[in-house]
Amino acid sequence: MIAVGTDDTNGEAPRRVRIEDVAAGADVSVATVSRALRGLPNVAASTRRRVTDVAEQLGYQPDPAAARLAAGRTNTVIAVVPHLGSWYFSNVVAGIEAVCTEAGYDVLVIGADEPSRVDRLIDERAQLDRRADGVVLVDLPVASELAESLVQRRVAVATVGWQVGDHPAVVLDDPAVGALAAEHLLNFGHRDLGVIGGDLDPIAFEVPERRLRGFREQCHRHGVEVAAERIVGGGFRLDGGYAAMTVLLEHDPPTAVFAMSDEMAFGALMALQERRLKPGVDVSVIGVDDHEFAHVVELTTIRQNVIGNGAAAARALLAAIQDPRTATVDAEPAAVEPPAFSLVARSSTGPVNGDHTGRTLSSRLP
Amino acid sequence: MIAVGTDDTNGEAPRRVRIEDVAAGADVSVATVSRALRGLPNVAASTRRRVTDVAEQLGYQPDPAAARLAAGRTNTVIAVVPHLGSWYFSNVVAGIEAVCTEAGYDVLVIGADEPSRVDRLIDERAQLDRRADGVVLVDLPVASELAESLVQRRVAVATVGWQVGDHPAVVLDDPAVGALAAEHLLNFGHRDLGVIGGDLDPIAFEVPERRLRGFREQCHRHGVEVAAERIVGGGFRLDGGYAAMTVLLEHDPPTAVFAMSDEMAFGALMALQERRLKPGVDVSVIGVDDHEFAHVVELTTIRQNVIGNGAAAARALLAAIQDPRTATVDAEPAAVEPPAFSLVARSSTGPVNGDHTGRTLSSRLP
DNA sequence: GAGGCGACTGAAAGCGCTTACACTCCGCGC
DNA sequence: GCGCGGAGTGTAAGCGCTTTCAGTCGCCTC
Repeated sequence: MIAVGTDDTNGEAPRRVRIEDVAAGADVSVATVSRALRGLPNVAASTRRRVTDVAEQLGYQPDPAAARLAAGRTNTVIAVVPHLGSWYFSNVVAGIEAVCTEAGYDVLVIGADEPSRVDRLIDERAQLDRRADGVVLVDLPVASELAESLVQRRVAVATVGWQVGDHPAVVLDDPAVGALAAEHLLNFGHRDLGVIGGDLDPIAFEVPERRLRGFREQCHRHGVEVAAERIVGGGFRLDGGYAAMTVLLEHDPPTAVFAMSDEMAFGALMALQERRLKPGVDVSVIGVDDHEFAHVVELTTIRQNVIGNGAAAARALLAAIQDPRTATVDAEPAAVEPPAFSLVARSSTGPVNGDHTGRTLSSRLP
Repeated sequence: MIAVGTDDTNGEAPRRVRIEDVAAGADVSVATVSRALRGLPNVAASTRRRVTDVAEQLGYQPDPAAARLAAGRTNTVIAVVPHLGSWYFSNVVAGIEAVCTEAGYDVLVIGADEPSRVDRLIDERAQLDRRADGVVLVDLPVASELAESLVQRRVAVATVGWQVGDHPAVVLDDPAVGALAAEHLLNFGHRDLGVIGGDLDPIAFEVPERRLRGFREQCHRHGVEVAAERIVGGGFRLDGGYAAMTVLLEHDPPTAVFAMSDEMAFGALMALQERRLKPGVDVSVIGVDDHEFAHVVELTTIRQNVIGNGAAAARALLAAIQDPRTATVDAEPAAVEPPAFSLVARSSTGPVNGDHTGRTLSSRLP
């Protein structure tokens, strides 16, 4: 019925194969091809087989743009991260990408280095719903109304690092992380504690508060209080950690410091090094993440599976996309199992008063 | 003439504004709106103004899927990197993303952790031309025929780290980098040199060979030869660097080592640390990149602007997309100015025989 | 003052899919 | 034996743009 365009274009490009060609080849209508190829019901098994065979043989791939326009779904997920180049975020993205690509979704990345990028992306009528079926927001301080507005526009939302509304969220049990760090330092006998945490930075999210809370509560349980002036912002970056530690050392230095991320901890180690202070002896430092280089500098840290976090968020997002319930108002709290974490003790922490129990300085060398 | 759908949908979603609505509002045809909004010629200034005003007021944004389908261009760029989570690649991606997003292009990322991913992406008739207008291949060993086939399908290609065919490429002058590293070590009097380089890894690209060549030639010029057994693969990863240095130290250790990336250098420092060897005293180590943490561990390195490399590649790619010449066969070598690099001397390198010229060990502590 | 040329605009034909709806069978219950 | 429902399929109407082509003017040239 439908003539196959044989060779009206003798030109350069090898004539793209369309659904029509498959339909002609399998001697069915394009509707049937579409249904057969997408696994929809109401297609006879024999027909489906014939169609898939022809499609395979012709190397047919549906045009994504056409499918998007017709179906209104994009098969695309957007990952929004504060800063693409940082270790933590790039690993989260890696996790998201692995899962989504595997599931046949395209992954669009957006670096929100300037906060305006996020606003432009979400707040405006930027037709995000036309670009993606879902968004993963990583450690971004987005008001929950914004997320709500996204969902209303049928864009599923998942977050990493903090919970917004009822949307699937992968969040570490931050108070427990803080408590674990405190416990570790307290066990070593430390009582003069410092904390290097958040802010210092446009990206003000809740993680640092939660970790700080857990840390302080644990200290309190041991009768130890953390002085307010020993809680310094580090912006979750290397230089911020350096600056924070410098401040801490300036006046009445603590004997142990909890840095809320390994990157800040590395900065803190730099500040120690500059003053010829020995990590784990003069000042103990504990981080969070188990960054690849924590091992290099012998940093004690609280490990989490960052790639796994991204992957979990992506899986939850895809589930939400597929499950229409989530797009409606009566979505139930989409619980995602909180990721595991564990203490990795290395030599950057040690007993108070630096009693050199066999440890030598060089064992902490890079 | 065209009735504006007032409220046939009393439903939930706030009725998306289409080009038709703008046309009606500005009292012109949709064709004119399309032309006016995209800055095409042959639109009266007054008309254009009216159209843009109405569009602005209505908050109109063209539907990307529809535009793609109709125009055949996607306004999308794909960044393909071997491994999303690594420092180098994530920074290249950050550079690409910044430029492309700024230019209104979407950025799709693909991690080619498994080589099959690349093949699937490029080799197959995966309709890459339907997904993107251009691709940036970062340090991927793609045969130049593949790139050619992409271009024939009207997908522009740019590369980072190696040149393929005539396509725009951002490549460091690797032989010069190698020579610079050699020069630095030779100046310190080192004659027993080791190299930690590529392979060890599925990703076999040309960079290590080029750096090695420059390194050896420079040595040769000084009458120094690098023994073959002192050239060890490190796969451009931390653990590879560690393993490589371990091998080097096992038997007749060199006094100085050129690691072709900072990440490998960090691994090398770990291996030294394990043996209580002091970087810059017992063994000198020089890296490449000026990784953020090079400063932390006082690693001497050859700095390059990684983000800038990604950005430059993206700019070249966008230029190629816009310039039709590039899509044809007679494209002239698309030269991109090779990125700058410079030596950053820190304490991980020092005079041979470890003559402690004032340097103290602790100055090299993390 | 007629012809011509550009500048501007609009009508309409797609782009390549998805999907509502209509239709044809065929087996079944009564 | 007849009506009925459901499985399987086809027809055709879009999805919301872009772009060709065919005008319509106003102004210049000869």
